Amino acid sequence: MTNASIDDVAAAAGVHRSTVSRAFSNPSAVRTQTREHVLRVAAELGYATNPLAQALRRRSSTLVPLVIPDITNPFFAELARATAAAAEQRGYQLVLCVTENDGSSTAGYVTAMQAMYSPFGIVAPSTRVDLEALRTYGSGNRVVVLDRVEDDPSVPTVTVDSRRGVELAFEHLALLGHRAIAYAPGIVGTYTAQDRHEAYEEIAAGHGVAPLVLGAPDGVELGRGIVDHWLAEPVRATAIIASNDVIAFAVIAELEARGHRVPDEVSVVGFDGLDLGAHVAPRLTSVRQPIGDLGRIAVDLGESLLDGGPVRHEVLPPSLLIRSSTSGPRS
Amino acid sequence: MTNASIDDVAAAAGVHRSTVSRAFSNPSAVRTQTREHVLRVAAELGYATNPLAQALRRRSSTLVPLVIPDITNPFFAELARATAAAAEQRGYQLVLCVTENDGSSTAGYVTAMQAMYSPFGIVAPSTRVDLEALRTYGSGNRVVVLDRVEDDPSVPTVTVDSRRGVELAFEHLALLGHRAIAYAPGIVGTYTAQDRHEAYEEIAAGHGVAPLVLGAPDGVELGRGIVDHWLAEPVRATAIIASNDVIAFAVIAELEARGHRVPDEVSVVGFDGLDLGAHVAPRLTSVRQPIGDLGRIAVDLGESLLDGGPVRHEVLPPSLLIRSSTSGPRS
DNA sequence: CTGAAAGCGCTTACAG
DNA sequence: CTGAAAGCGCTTACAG
Repeated sequence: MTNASIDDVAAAAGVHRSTVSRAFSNPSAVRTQTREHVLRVAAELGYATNPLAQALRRRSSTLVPLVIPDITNPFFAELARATAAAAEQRGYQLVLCVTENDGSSTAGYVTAMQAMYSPFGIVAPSTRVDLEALRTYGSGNRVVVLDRVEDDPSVPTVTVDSRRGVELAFEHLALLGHRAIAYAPGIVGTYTAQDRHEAYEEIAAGHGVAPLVLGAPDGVELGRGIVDHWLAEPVRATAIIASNDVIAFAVIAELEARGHRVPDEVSVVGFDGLDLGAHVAPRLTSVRQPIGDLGRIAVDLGESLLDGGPVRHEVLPPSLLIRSSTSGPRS
Repeated sequence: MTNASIDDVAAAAGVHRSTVSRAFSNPSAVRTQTREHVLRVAAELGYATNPLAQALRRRSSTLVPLVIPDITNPFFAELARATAAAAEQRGYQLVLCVTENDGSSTAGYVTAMQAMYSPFGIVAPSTRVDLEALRTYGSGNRVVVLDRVEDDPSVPTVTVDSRRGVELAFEHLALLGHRAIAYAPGIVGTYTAQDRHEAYEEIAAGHGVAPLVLGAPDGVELGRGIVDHWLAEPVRATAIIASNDVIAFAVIAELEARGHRVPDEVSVVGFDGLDLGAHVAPRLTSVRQPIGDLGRIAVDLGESLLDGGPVRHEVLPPSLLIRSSTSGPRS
């Protein structure tokens, strides 16, 4: 129960509170001997500076909000972990804000950010609605976005090259001998989702294969909808590229449940490269996003925003994780 | 960019700041007409009360920390989501603190909690080390624990009845005709982990089956270690109860990778009842923990700590989610 | 019902 | 190098 305040320490050490303050926040401004004495007394009293009071007075804190749509999606969970680690290392504390796919609350978080005197915030938008909110409420604020933001080049962004990712998946499948390669989109609305989808269409066309997009009707569980669609097509795809790992899991579960073996009958490749994908059956071949880098660079961009450096738009290269959910087509 | 402070609003409204303060924090203490006027002016200025300053002055905030060991485990992710929702509904903001399985940092969070003037905190311990830290640093603090705490009845707890959960799994398997039912422990160290393990041993004995615990050696990936162990046993179990869903996934992945079909050759039941379990192949039979209730009750317990009510120890009943990873043994 | 004053725990020019 | 003073944005007894 440490209740000691700066004045308690000052009294106990026989100095003025400003000296105590300096001993902690600006050590070089106080004589070594004094500083050590103050620090010792502070330790005895179990004193720790109060970040709230500090933030209030300085009008700036080290609390950086990370806004994500759904902590339950392992991709965002891994992203949160990586970003928290990167932030911590730089002396920031990440505070996780989960919007539950409700774009509107992003605005609330941007407001909260001001109240916390955050130096900057990081948002991984669930939909473009979020981005709208950001522009409206966030102008003048320091925000970095984990996605592309086409209309406003003034906000720094980190993204993974979606096109390249889809290409990696497609070429892997083509090399295996697949010709009928379909795409399973998931939740739409972000630039990222759109990029992957468009990339698929272009790349398929480039390879001379007719694009087949396995959309699921609204309201039906994604895995089931996608597999229904797959079955209904006159020419059945021998491989499916899922727009993310969670969808790939759902598709595989549904496929297997209906007696279609993966990869024997259909190959499936995911997108994200989650650790979890190595621990499901079959182990998921997937386009790996460098999640650690994503988090680290997001923090970097935030810091360079503080320094008034140039606004950067980083695009990271994905790689392919070949595991067991893909094989050559059954001839 | 809302920078208006309480004094700005007071000036613009032609009243004293204390009146503005009351209009927001204690509306009934101010004349209706005055209040409405103040609120209108405040809205025009984009004023919002600053929670930092408020917390500092009141010496109490609505920030409640949830300490969890690993956000990357979907169980904790779902728990975080449920708890955040419950907290929000009660007017608290959950701040997620992830210890990364590093028990020592729990102490740091308890300190942080004081700095935030948190009314109470919720901790889901990764190991008993956490609980130690809690007792040492947290005495006098208001903490509720999402696990059992044997040695200190003064801290309120919510738990799921592990014994009953294992029993549900065991009986389901026994009913299916299994006699050789093994148990796959995962990370150990919490009371929960120990409870499940002990329950298994007792229940197996009670059913007249020799307990078989499939431990994995240190340093080897859990799924692989468990399956190695399973294969090495002279009498091979026809069913495995995993200590949690993530371990069940890993075991199934490893089993299938080595050509052992689930549930044809071995049945596997998980523990947690994650949504994700419904979207993997085969869909996972699992003991369902009422995660929503867990979160809601944790917040309840926190609040009743504030009211000085009696310390409660809630134990919630699990249920069984029968899906496709279990079937009768191959005869 | 409203105002004036003190103070939460800290930082930071300004003197000395 | 250290102290005294003002102030971050708010709340809450205390008067009136």
